[in-house]
Amino acid sequence: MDLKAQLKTAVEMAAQQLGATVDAAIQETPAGKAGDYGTPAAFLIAKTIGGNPAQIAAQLAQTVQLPQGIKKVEAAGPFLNFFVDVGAFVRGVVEKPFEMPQLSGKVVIEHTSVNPNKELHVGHLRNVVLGDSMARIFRAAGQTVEVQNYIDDTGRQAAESIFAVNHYGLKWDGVQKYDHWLGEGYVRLNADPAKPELEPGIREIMHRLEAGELRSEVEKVVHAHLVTCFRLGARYDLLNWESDVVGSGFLKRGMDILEASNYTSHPNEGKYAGAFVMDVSEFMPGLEEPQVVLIRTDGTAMYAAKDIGYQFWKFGLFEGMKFRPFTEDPEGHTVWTSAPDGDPDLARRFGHADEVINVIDSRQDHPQTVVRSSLGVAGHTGMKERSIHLSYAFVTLEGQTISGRKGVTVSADAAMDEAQKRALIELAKVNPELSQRDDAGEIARRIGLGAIRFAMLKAEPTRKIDFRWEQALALNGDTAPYIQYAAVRAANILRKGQEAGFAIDGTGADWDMLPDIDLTLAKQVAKLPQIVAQSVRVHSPHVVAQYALDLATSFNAWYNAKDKNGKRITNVLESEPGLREARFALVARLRQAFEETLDLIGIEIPAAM
RNA sequence: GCACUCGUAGCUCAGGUGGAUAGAGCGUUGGCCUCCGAAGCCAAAGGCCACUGGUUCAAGUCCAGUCGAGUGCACCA
Repeated sequence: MDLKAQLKTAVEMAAQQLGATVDAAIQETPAGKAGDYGTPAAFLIAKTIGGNPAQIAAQLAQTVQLPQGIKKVEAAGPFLNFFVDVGAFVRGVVEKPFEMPQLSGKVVIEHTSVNPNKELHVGHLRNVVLGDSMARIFRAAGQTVEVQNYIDDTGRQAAESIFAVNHYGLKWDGVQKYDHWLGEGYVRLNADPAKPELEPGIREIMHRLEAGELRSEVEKVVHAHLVTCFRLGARYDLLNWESDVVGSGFLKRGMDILEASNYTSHPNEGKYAGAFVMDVSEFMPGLEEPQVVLIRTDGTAMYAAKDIGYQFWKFGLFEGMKFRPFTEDPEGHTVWTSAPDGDPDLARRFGHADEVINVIDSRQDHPQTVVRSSLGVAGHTGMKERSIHLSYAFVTLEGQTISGRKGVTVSADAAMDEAQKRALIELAKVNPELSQRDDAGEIARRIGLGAIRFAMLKAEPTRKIDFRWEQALALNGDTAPYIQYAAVRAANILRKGQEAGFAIDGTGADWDMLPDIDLTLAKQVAKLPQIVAQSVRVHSPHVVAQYALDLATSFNAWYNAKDKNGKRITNVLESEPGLREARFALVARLRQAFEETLDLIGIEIPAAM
């Protein structure tokens, strides 16, 4: 049990002795206030048993049993403040492994899901980075994670691109990235004044797509997309193709489940006569029109109906798709795909989620809520609660709506190229010798991609992002390079220590020599597990990104700390024996915290900067 | 019109279940490298936390309303 939990218990027991049962909040004392952790519990106690909060706090200070590692308690007005034993606390942080949340169960995370008809643009980056980071964070919190990528291979967009290739007689030169080449045909078709007359041809392609005849054409685009996503650091377990979802009968099986519900009906009169509709008013209050059409009068399905069947499948309400390996990711792990010629999932390996997270932009809020509500309509309220739409605001480009057709777009590949290029230029500027090293390109890659990923997830998902080069690829300030630099600096200290023959694992440390300033740093390091827990709770990686910044800021402040005469006071190498070893051990732990934290958001630390 | 999201420094954003003087970055001004690397640090300036009312010992945080911005509201996908 961590220190804060122990303090909470201690305070609540002391309150019990005074005759009050309270939920005591333990928080860090504000900077400049006495103590390390405090609680306003006296307010609550005063409320239940009467009396003056300040007096009650004073009483608590007398009676509370101090857990190990706390050396002093005192009342500060109505607040009760605890002082930790610096040496014991830092030693605990250094020696004990992080107590990460131990969640169980399986979460299916769907992200990317880009139309297979043109290259990814910078707006897609946000989706991929959000989903991939969530997957990493949930995995760290102990859950089984399955990342799925939905391939809409029967949609109009895919059809238009393939039609354009045939219609204009376009030939791929084998050099240009395939998805970029295909996208050019799409743009050309949509700029073609004759497009309305080409409609029959496009429809024919759509029918052939639905029949699965053009699968290999679409697979080529998907492979090209994966190149982009792999480069960004994203990894997938399974690609689900819309044609397979449809072909597996998920639509009918979903509708069969909904048929049994009291919330669905086949009206005989009114404007919905002849259709199959679902009343979602219980789950989506305040709607003007609570009836959602699932099956039209002519018997064809609405898109939402397909989505519902697919969501039901993710939760394991039925099975039936077939699977086979599709490709390997850079680490050699197999990425699977649904496929008509695949094998049945006898091991129930895919789907069967306890929680489903769909990373989809906020313009889909309404339809996603309908899908979620359908689980309630089907009577699966638990699944409805654990059906999460990770909704994020769409990305604009220099203030304009991204549109490939209008040419207002920057491809994800170009953005990554530019980011790495800028990183290399900056490297040559600040560290010329380093930029001549063989691994300069790898260093620039980690910095450039880190900068992009961080820019995409440092703010809450509800924030709109306007992609601007200077902002997204900035290398100073609230950025990945700032954090990476701190992590590299920590490694440099450790390297120097080892070169000088000192122990960096705590051997020979005299923990009691540590001053308060080192405690501040150690407290920041110790927060990581709570950060992971919070990130999981709110379903957002921005919590982790912000923490990474805090960690870097704390370390830099500690590193640069000076006394009144301007002399550095935390130089590890020059610290007295005993203190020196304690500090090396703390820096080693900090470095590890950097690695774990950045890994949670898919950012790699360069060997040097 | 209805629903959802948002309104915190000039700009871009943080501010777990309400708690002790509201924090960063960019930009502005002024300092700090005879170095465990300055992609860094310190300091200054900059805030009726959109507005009004309510709940509470305590509200940036919760509730209601107002104003403003964005998004979505087809038997489309």
